[in-house]
Amino acid sequence: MIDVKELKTRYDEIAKNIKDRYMNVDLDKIVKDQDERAALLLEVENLRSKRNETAQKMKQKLDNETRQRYIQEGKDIKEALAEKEARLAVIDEEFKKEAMTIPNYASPEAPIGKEDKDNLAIKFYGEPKRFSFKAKDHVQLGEELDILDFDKGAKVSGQKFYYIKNKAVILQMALERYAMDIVMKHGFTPFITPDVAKEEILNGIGFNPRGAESNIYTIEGTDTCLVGTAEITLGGYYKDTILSKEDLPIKMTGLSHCFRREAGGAGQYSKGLYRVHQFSKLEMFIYCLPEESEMYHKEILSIEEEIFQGLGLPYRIVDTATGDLGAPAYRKFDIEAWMPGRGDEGEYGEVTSTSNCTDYQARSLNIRFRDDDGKIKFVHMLNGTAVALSRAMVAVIENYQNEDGSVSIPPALVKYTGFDKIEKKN
RNA sequence: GGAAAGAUGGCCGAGAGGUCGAAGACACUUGAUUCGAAAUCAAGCAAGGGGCAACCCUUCGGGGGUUCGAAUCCCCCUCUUUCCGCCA
Repeated sequence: MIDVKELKTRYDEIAKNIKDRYMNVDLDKIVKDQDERAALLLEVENLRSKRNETAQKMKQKLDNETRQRYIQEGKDIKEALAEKEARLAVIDEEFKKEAMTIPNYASPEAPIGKEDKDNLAIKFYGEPKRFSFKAKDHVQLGEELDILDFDKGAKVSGQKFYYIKNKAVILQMALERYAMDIVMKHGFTPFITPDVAKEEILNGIGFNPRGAESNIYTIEGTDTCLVGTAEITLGGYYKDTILSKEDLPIKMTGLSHCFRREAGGAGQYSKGLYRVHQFSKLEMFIYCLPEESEMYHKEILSIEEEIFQGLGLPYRIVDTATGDLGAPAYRKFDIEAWMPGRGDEGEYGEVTSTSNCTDYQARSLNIRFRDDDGKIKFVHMLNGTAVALSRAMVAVIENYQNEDGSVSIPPALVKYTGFDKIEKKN
């Protein structure tokens, strides 16, 4: 969440930011509730002060009459306090809930726009692959090579679930290990994280687990959810912690399953592995000093580029528009790899995403550090995809297809797979 | 799953209805000493909120209760440790 002390001092800025993000937040109601809460809090504090004062007086030896009088005074205060405290609790909860809905400030450099079409392409790498033959998409290739099975996935688990088979299993593991090696080389500590997290962590990271439009699976009868990304578990790792300045930056990379409800996400552009309910992903996460977060954001992006360049995949980088940012993000860069089977003759499709969430998540999760001036401040938190296996598989399979229907293994992966081609069995 | 013990500031740890926002050690900051450092000595040092300030309020795992007054007593929950059972 943002710093609610800034609600009034940066009111215009916050209002503009909400507008730029095309979000619906009733800022005036929140400010009104804040005032009401403050007034009530003052009353409560005055009563508490009186209560404490009366209790203090009871410490000394008193004659019985005075003693009884103080006890009665204390009882009266207690009654008045209980009533006001109950009202405060209601307004306080309401205010906090509302304040959580205010998005993070967006970077002044982020392009302003409503949706992903307004994202700004800032870099192109490689030439979109063109084939001398009619390119197939990964769904067709996967079926013909007997390496992906969507029908059995639907039969056993439901739509948007899938089986990975045969050499594609090894290919996915190779991608995992390949990306892990690169990320570790840059000083990230590797983790395998839980695939389940508590709702309070989801909320702190900025995900809303409840509600019809939520992308999160909640686990019935518990206060936990299936994670949609290891960002949640890596970001929750240091909840309620004061970190040492010398420990920063903390760089973590976590492999997890990712579960997403993807309600309504269907159609040509979502087919096959592109949009699924479950996939594996290696995520990068950094906790750092506020003044260093923009630098580390660029570092994460450059590692993502290193991974996709190493795979020999053409891609572009987009600077995400305000309306498409996501509430916790200050700025977000996506890598979109060329996918020859996407659309009629190939299109770019998102394969990574890296966000600088500044102190937005840290404030909700209470993750701080002690600065040189002795003050305790919020850290900045960043996340970025090292490799989302399902989408990386789409890009690899479609770009490395051959005319005979086989798929070559990117040279950088061969040492991890132990084979250099996936062919039809005879 | 059963039983027992426990959860206190950055860390360790005392505290058993009012003298406790909390002893003490460590860490840290400042000063003294030193050519400098180590060691030693002295002082400071929880967080959050409100107030120009004096100062006030909240917080001892979380929630509820008893009481004029709760870190301390009662109830519920969570987590940790140990033992037993079960198991990859």
